[in-house]
Amino acid sequence: MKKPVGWGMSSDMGRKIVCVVGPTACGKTALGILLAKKLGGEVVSADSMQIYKGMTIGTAAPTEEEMDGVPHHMIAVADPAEQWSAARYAQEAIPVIDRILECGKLPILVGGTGLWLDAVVRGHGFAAGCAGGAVRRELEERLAEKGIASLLAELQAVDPEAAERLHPADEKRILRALEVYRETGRTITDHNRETAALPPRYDAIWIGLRFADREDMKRLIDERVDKMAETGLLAEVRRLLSRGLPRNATALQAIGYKEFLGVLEGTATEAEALAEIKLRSRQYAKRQLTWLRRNPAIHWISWEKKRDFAWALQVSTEILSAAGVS
RNA sequence: GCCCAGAUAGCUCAGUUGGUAGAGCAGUGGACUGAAAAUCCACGUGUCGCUGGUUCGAUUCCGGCUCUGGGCA
Repeated sequence: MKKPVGWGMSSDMGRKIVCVVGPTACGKTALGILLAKKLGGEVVSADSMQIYKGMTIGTAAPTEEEMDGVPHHMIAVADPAEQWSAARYAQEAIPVIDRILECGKLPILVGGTGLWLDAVVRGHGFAAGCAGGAVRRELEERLAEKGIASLLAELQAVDPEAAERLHPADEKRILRALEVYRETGRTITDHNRETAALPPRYDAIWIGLRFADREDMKRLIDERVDKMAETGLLAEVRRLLSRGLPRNATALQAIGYKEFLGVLEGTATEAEALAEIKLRSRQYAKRQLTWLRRNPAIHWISWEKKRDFAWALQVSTEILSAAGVS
């Protein structure tokens, strides 16, 4: 039997961190802050959209008031016109976490972007190559002209294992696999195998928040989306655009933003956009759960009907103290 | 009240020249290693509105009824 590797139990037992994870609207932000206050920690966000400046409302990023004096990192640090990748995030977040540890404080990683979380906690590195690079551009052009079959055929020749593993419709990953080969001269299969064998970077204690009943999660998502609209999401989108943010920016792929962009452009009514945002949020939450479910190290806390943070704080404190964090 | 058109999967609809039916969306599950709030994959039995009739056989044809649009009064 294969022992699960890569999500905890680092050989370096001095580098303990806490990860608060879960699908959207399950209370990660609030619990993270409560834990930080109780344990003398600092919050490091692992959220692929809260990273951008000027996107507080639609990403439900904590306000100054909600932070309640707890230091937060990796929120609103990126220009929304830029594209931050998981690799870029890990590169910046790891030194931040290390500094918190050096100060003798507890890093609390809070976020819903599974790949970003894993990029930091597990020891993995990413192979070279990036959006906007020459190789990427060339491959994208070829994809547009000749179609995916052409790229897949080339991948088949250099990295048959990846060609076999990837679904023929998965353009994004086929392209990336080829890019890695072109950029590094090594296959992504080799790279992944090698990097997956590395030990975890931190000794992480995972706490997951979720609703026992999906209907309750849906209700909360709906409420939260309505609240976003009431507190000025439309104005937030307008503000981003007025600062010259291109419509195809990665930041505008965020749920809530892309839909309200349509409202501003007159292709949808606000009511239609809100319904769409609720739907997309629900589907996103489901994908987050799928990602998280395969991590056996997560200690799940399940809400019955509604969120009770005093209780969750109590439960998670017990989990952490059993793991040697107090 | 009369005329016309509908009534089929949770929703929008297609279809069966009579042999009990299938798409999209939703939903569920899964994948994921430099876009990840992105991207990709798998999964489709439902009194074919109700009720009579014709028929070996009706969701399909015919009659009646109910409901929903639209039109005429």
